[in-house]
Amino acid sequence: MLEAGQQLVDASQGETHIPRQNLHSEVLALLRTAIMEGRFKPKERLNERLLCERFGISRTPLREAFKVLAAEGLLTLLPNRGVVVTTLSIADFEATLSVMAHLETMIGEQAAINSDEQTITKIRAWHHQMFAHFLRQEMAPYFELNQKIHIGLAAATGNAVLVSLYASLNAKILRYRYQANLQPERWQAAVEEHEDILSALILRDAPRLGALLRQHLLNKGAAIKSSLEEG
Amino acid sequence: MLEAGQQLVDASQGETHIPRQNLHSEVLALLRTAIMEGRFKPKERLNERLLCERFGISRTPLREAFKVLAAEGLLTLLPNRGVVVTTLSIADFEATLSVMAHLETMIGEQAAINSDEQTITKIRAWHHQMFAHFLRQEMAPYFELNQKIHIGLAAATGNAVLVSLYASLNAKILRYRYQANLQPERWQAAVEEHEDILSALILRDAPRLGALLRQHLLNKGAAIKSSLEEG
DNA sequence: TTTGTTCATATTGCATTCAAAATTCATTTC
DNA sequence: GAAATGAATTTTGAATGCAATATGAACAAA
Repeated sequence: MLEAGQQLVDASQGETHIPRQNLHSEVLALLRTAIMEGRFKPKERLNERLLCERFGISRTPLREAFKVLAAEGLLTLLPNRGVVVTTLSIADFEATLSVMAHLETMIGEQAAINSDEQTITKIRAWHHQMFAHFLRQEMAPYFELNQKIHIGLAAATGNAVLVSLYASLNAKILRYRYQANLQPERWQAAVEEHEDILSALILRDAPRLGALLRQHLLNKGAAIKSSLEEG
Repeated sequence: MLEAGQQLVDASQGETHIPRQNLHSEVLALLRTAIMEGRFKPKERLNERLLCERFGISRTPLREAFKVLAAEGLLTLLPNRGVVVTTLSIADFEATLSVMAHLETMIGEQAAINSDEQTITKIRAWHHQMFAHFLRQEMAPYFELNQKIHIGLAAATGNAVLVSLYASLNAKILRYRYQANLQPERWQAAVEEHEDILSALILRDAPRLGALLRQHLLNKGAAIKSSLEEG
């Protein structure tokens, strides 16, 4: 069964209604996370009936979620033959990486300029927490904080469109990371890159932060790609 | 009523299935175009029952299309109260424009390098057709060719992700152009910008094409914004 | 006039039903 | 034994039905 009532009221906007979530969006979020975390693997077929039983819902909201995830590029609809988790071709993967590299540059340059002090403090705190998890070699919480930092940097630009675009593209490639096993030396290097990123943010060095984020992404992408080609 | 049988068989790929489109995606495309062309205006509420009758379909595929368009940012779902055409705040508009400016730069730089000769020939032909429509002050076909050129340039990069992202962001702001009445002097200027764009493409001057496309977009955005603020 | 209450109507969210298509599998044919 | 055929089953796509929610009109009280 789906847990109701976990949605919090977002009172940030004055006129907004109380966000009584509907089933469709809850299932959507659930599936999106499952795909991103690799619990549904690329090429895997999703069975409507089984998922309906699992979630305790009918086919209608599930199918609505399928359509949205297909539009996001996480699922592929096969007419009359169901849905499968989208498989990125190498070309797709590289195309996505190439666009993201530009977005990362944009994020770095604008975050360095537009971040307020509290945001920087927050990101610094996340960084140190993440570092602690690295020292203890705790992969899952490390990933989680890593994500927080990157989304936090995107948010620090103050550009909501940039955030959602970044998150959406990130989802498409990030799920491959759960398949790719992170090599120890790459992990070490990533942490060092994060040290530089943090210091560029604190110094508000816009060109440098942009370049660092860009390179960090490209390195991560290369690591995932090589790991996938081996596996 | 929906016209059946207007979908053509795309036999370009050997193994592909016959694309017997399902209702949901036909309605989706139909609605998307209608919103983009401003036939549904921002803030306008879409009535399920009326649209069902108009299209001669049931609520299920229509609602699926609604969900996808909401994910694309063209519609806004009001829980239990239906859907309305999304209204971009000034902040949203500028955020979108800012991201698109970066994408345009990327498109220009990569299209200059990656275009093949046929593509350049094709874009040149579109340009001259478009120019003819400008001389005759034929707005609608001018817009259509203008769109073709911009999407064509994005496609010339060879990056499919970039194309779809560009198209999606473009949809969000382009629909305001149908509200904004194009000023004669802006139209004149836009055509001149297109002359420069074409020549930079032919010369394969990557930095210049990137800069020109970027500035062209920003000019277009500024024109739409000022026109909206007046209206 | 404004504010509050009640009830009828319309609309939405989800479940269910029905028909069309694909898949499976036993059977036949070569 | 492999390929081909066709009926039974499963799965999908779309329509319909039903309960919950929102809207709006009518009316009463301040």
